[in-house]
Amino acid sequence: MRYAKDQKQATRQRIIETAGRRFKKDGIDGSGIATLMGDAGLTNGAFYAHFSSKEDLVATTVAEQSRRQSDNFEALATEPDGLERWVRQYLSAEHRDNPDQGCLSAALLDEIGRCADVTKRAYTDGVLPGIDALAARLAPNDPPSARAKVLNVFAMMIGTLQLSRALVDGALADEILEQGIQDALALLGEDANQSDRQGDS
Amino acid sequence: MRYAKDQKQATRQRIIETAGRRFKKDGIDGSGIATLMGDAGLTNGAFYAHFSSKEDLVATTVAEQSRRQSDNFEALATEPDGLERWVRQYLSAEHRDNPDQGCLSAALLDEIGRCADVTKRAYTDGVLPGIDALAARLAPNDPPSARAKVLNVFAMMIGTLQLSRALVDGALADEILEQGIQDALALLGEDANQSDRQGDS
DNA sequence: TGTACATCAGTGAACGCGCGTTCACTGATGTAC
DNA sequence: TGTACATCAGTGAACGCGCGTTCACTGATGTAC
Repeated sequence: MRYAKDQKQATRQRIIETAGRRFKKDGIDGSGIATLMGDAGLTNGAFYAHFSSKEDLVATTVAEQSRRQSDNFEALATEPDGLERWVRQYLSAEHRDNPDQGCLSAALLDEIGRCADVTKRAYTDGVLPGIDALAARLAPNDPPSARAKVLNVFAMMIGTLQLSRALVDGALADEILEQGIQDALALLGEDANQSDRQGDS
Repeated sequence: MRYAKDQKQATRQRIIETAGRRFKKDGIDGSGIATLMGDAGLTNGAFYAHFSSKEDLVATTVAEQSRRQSDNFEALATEPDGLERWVRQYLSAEHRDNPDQGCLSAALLDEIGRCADVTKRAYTDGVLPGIDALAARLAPNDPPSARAKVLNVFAMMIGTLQLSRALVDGALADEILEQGIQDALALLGEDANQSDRQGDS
């Protein structure tokens, strides 16, 4: 069969979307090509017309997911109460309970740290623009110094969501989300007042 | 061959130690039984004399690693400057660059969140005593309310280490470790003064 | 306008390999006499 | 004290299966005439 002009590009995008959900749900190592292509409504053989290897798909998917997250961060950075909405959405029970629709970093960050350099570079390049946008919002006169701060608030939210997913004590899992919101807002609010707080003692 | 009385128990322990290092280095899904047993100086067939399945080994290893971390936390909680030493050791470049000898949570937390319930329970039961010990140190008159706080500081350190491992920008990776130390100490110091800070707005 | 052909996205069987798991066997040692 | 035997931790080949990857093939559509 032959398809419309943009059909191949659309199929490629569909595979990337499917991979994003599958990887976040089952892990990268836990997602096989054949079942993943099945999820996308295709057979295994079509895969290599779109990607040179699984690693290629992984790097592409990580780039896509982290770029999309950056776009979301940039949008939030321009809205009133954007930082607070970011924190509250991120540390919600709904986000915790739906990793396949959620944040790439919360779902896969430790696995990304073990990936090939091409994938780690895709992650770094994808995630930093959004971080910088939030940093610019937080400290308009000195964004570079706010970058590490925003990254640490982000790190706290990532770790909190991962913990909330790993703990079988449901009440405690809820409690750390709530406490995480408090701490994240405190860290961000604090920094909104004093722009630079570097030290090394 | 027949061995000394405690030989089998010692072998079992050796497999668990080897699995701890392998899992943290290559991930759980990335560690096969045959090569893992090879690392332990054995052949694949011996595995099922010690464990009923890979999942059994995973749960046992997670229990062992998190219990050991709890012991370490409890020791630090009794020492002067224990909290600060904990933070500085955890967020060091040496820890980042040697995941196989480092913290289970930093290496595998998102993968643990995808594991079977028996493994998540092993993690929960293993890690909470150490958290409680630190919470008792932080707020001797009201440990329960400090637990979520300590868990969030822990979460921040986990996320920061994972980020530091995933970012290919070395200077930035170092910077967030330093910033993480500042923020962790600030969060802990703050709470040492005011014991209870719950809120829900 | 109607027909023949070239294109090429997608099919599905097959490849070697490592996975988790099973099992008949080995052989050094503790024990019985 | 010396020998025969039972024990059992560990061996290594084999199992079916899913992995990532390859490739000869299909067949609907755009294009040439």
